[in-house]
Amino acid sequence: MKKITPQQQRVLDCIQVYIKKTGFPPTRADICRELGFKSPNSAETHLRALEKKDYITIESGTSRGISIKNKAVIDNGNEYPVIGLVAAGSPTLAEENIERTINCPKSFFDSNFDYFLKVKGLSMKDAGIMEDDLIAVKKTSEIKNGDIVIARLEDEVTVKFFKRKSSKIVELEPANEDFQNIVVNLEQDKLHIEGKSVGLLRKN
Amino acid sequence: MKKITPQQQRVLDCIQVYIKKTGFPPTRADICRELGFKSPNSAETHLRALEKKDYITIESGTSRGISIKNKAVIDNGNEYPVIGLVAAGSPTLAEENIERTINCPKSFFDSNFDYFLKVKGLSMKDAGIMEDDLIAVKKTSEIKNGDIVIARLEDEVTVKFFKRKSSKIVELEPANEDFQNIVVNLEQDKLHIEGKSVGLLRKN
DNA sequence: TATTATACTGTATATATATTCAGTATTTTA
DNA sequence: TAAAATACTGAATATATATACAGTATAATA
Repeated sequence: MKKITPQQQRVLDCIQVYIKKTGFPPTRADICRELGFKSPNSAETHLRALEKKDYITIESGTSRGISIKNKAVIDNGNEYPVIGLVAAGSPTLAEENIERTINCPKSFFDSNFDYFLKVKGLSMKDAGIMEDDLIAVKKTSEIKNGDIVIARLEDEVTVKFFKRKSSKIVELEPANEDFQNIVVNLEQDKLHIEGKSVGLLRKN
Repeated sequence: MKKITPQQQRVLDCIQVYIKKTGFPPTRADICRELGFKSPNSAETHLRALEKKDYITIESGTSRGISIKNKAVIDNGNEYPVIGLVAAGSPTLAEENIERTINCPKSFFDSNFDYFLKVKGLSMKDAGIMEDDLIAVKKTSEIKNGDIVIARLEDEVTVKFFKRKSSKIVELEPANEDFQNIVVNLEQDKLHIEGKSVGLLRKN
């Protein structure tokens, strides 16, 4: 994180306070009023400097299009991201994968968790996991036999029961007789366990 | 707090999501784009309705000058009771029936709800409702065919699909082939609908 | 039954706002 | 020591945006 000047800090603080107070970001003119500048270009150049140093983003051509970058937003509060289980692609916490967030107490499930995963398909239906259910996922590699895991095989992400058969063989077991067990040879196949289910949420 | 229409709720949600995503409120045109309106006045009138009902404030003459009133947002953090579904006995909110409470935002499920009901048995397993799951119950008598209802027949409380067959006959349909439909003749039997399921919560 | 609220389309416009250009001056960096 | 960054004023402008006005249609309410 690049250093910012005291004056740039004042502008950044001003933006933060303004949003806190009004609910929306300031215009260039608003910043001038708050900090006593006489030209909107004073605000403009400070904003561009803050953008260059990666403290804010400015949406071009958009009124009040300032937003403060806040890398800690997802981790700190009680906002948990909902991530779509796309057929190919990992459920990372990259912003583009976040459908929305859900506000929920940290201690909501018996164990801490990191995000909600939206389920596609019915491969776990006999375990009571239906399409569009939200699984509370805890990122962990401490997996016990019988745990419901979120596993990535190559680029495919699935939710299955975890069954270790031997030191080399793991089976990913669905809860639906229409689906087959997935046998994974750890020496050949690239298996990554994203985490395990610690709870479930359904809206209907 | 005055009631808002489903469409107004959509607009309110849209604003909330937009702010979450971008860091600043939407314009009228943004709302139109998100919700498929073709005239900015569609957004305008909805906004005015939401303002009148005190869900938002609109800063006059100010671009993106929408802010969501705290009441609508911070009015979460409620304690919801968890009630055991005992074979005989009604899931009333009497203190002796409350196992514990769960803290959860008001808008957690798509509809408001009143309490959690802890499920016994597997009569709804094909609907993804398993033993010890917690159903979010909304106390209401507005039941549509196919809704999952919490019904009391004499002193027995069950969770089933609701199917109205005629003006006199209602069927309570399980989601498990090991169980039988319950046919209720409204003229003979005392059927009371406690409410319907608006969501589900599982901890494992 | 009349009235109000809801739910839109469509057009028009004053103005709020971002943004560029032209300067001046000081400080920091290479 | 030259170049770049900082820190402003001041004016101009294209456009993003709120907002009013004129309609149409349906649902809810009194």
